[in-house]
Amino acid sequence: MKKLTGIENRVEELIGRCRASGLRITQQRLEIFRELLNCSDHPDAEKLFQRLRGKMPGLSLDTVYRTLWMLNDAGVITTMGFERDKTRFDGNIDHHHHFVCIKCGSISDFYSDTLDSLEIPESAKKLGKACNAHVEIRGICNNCSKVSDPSEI
Amino acid sequence: MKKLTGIENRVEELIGRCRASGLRITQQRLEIFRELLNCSDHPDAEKLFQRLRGKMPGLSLDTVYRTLWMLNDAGVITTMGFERDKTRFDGNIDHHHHFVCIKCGSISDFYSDTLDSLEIPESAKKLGKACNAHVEIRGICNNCSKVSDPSEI
DNA sequence: TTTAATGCAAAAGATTTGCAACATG
DNA sequence: CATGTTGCAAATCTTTTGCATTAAA
Repeated sequence: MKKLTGIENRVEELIGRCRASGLRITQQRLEIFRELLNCSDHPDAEKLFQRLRGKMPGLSLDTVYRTLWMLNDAGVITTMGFERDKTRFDGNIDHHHHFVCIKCGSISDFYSDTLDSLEIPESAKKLGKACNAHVEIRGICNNCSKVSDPSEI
Repeated sequence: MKKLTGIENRVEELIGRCRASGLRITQQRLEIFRELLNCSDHPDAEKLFQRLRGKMPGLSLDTVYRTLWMLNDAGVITTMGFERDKTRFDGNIDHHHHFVCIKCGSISDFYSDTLDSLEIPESAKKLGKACNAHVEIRGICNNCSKVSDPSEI
């Protein structure tokens, strides 16, 4: 678990990935990435933008958006929730878990007695009173494994 | 786990909750609720709206939004992801899990070797190839337990 | 009849895009 | 210097809101 990967190692990794795929290493990309690595509150683009303005007066919000998705696509950061998506609703109130397809965005419920009765670890109890816990699995759904372009479905 | 609560039981429950809190039981609320209960794909408001138009020609999208949030507030449905929120980014790529405060929306990381090594159940393996699994705990964070109005923080 | 809920249109937010200027490789 | 990236402004898309009308209770 927790590896506490050093910030500069992470930056090196980013630089490597940019070189590998012909992306340019710009001041903005480095600063936005470093800023996010310093956050522990999972900020949205706007919040990150506010924090960076002091350091980088010329910075624009759309660059923050573009850069964050670029970092996400490069695999050096992730997003919370379900990629570029609007709010989605769930009519199922039985205790269940989710399989989220990272290609087509489909979400399927699954059930598991074992996962239903997960014990909340101490590290989580320290953060507050837990109401419920569920497991989110990300992967490639059967449909997307079959076809090359998921949008064909 | 899986209780397969019958749709009409769920509708009865909704009606009970409306009565209890002085909310009116309208055709729209019943139909939107029933439609969502019939979906297994966790639709967004727009998709639900499209599906309902045939049945209810006069229906408007804003009513769908209002109703869904009302159902959510009444506790008879839930949302995916993080309530009414924009996309949030996560610079932490070590294997970790999330504690989401349902009052103030703060998200904290926590670590657990046990949760890191959860076994994917058969029911999930059937759905596709899993890349990773993480646990999302919803609850009330320590800050919100302390104060009556979380926005004061 | 009283008042909450709806539908419409308009507003507000969030995110993306076209394009000329700029900076990186 | 060739071209990917930026900043700006405008466009787009999603979600919310004000208000007159309608319909539950």
